[in-house]
Amino acid sequence: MKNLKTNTIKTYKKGVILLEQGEIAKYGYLVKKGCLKSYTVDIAGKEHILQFAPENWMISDLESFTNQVPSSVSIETIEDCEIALIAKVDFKEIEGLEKEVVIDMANKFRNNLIASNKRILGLLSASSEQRYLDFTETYPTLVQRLPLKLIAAYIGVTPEYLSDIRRRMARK
Amino acid sequence: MKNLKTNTIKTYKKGVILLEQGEIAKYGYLVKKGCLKSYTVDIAGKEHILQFAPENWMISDLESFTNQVPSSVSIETIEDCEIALIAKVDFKEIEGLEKEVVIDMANKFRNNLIASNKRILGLLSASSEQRYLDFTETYPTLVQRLPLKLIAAYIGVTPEYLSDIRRRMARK
DNA sequence: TGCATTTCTTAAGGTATCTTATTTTTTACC
DNA sequence: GGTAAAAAATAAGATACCTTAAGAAATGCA
Repeated sequence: MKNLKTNTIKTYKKGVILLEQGEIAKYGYLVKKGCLKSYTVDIAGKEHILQFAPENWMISDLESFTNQVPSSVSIETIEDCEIALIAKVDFKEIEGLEKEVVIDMANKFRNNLIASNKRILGLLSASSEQRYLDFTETYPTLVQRLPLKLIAAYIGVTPEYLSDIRRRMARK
Repeated sequence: MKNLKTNTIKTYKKGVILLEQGEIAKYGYLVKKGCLKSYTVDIAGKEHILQFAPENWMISDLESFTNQVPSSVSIETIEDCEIALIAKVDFKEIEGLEKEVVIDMANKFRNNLIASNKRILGLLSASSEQRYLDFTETYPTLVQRLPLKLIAAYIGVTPEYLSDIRRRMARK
């Protein structure tokens, strides 16, 4: 997003938790290098991934970042990373921002919303094999780059089952 | 949304399709009375519901409405309705809108995005019984008002299975 | 280079959810 | 108010996906 205050770029090793579920998000994270994930862990200890953020993506817990409520996701580096921290926006002060900034935000939210709604329809209507195919088409570079188990946690199957899916697909 | 051009209120019987999957959305629909749904129908003929829009909700295919691309959902009345039609916005002209309108849009997109992301995490992590419980808590009035099979199409189970879920819950 | 750790694969058995079919209940309408 | 149509309930059998467990492969690191 243009014109949001950004601080210095920070470097993190793989596996560092930048935001913990339940905390208030102090920053948004703009990925310069590497990749982040936002995710929850359920009572059974299983991880479910809401979003991946490779280079040039911005990630945060939107509700926590803008409304100062507890975050519903954790955010963690899944590769060594360089990250630009973006200062928290209090949305009650959105009127004070420049019009151009607000337009950028509206466009970004809108595009994200369109993408999220497509994902919902996919989860409702597509088989897990189809969801995996959709993932490979939508994020071809991430398929190469990410471990199978993270992709499984994103499309909503167990790693074992995704392994089966891949094997069955290879047979054809 | 404030300050968007709205035309006259129109009346529709239950079961009328206002927007067909594949068409370009000419309008947004602001529900004054009744309820709409946005949905897709898969190759097997099964319906999957993205959104319900009861009184005071606005519904459309956002991407089609703003970018003039084919709609990925259909929109249909599920009760007799009174609807305010909202003229199409070309998002390339967002700069021409008043700042206050842009702020309203940003806030609306943002709130919708937060809700959609919560739904994604629910679909990834919760059992269908839990998703049904969440639905009853989030939309208590809709549970009374909507037929079971539409709720089933929203939470992602067959009507037969939702019927089972209700029976099992009643036994306790 | 080698060992430890993590990731991936494979397979067997289990469970949640679906499919199909039938019956009952509710709703719409002449 | 009665009948047709739609919705919901019920049940049996099928299947997609999960769980557990074990071994193989890949990765990280001393």
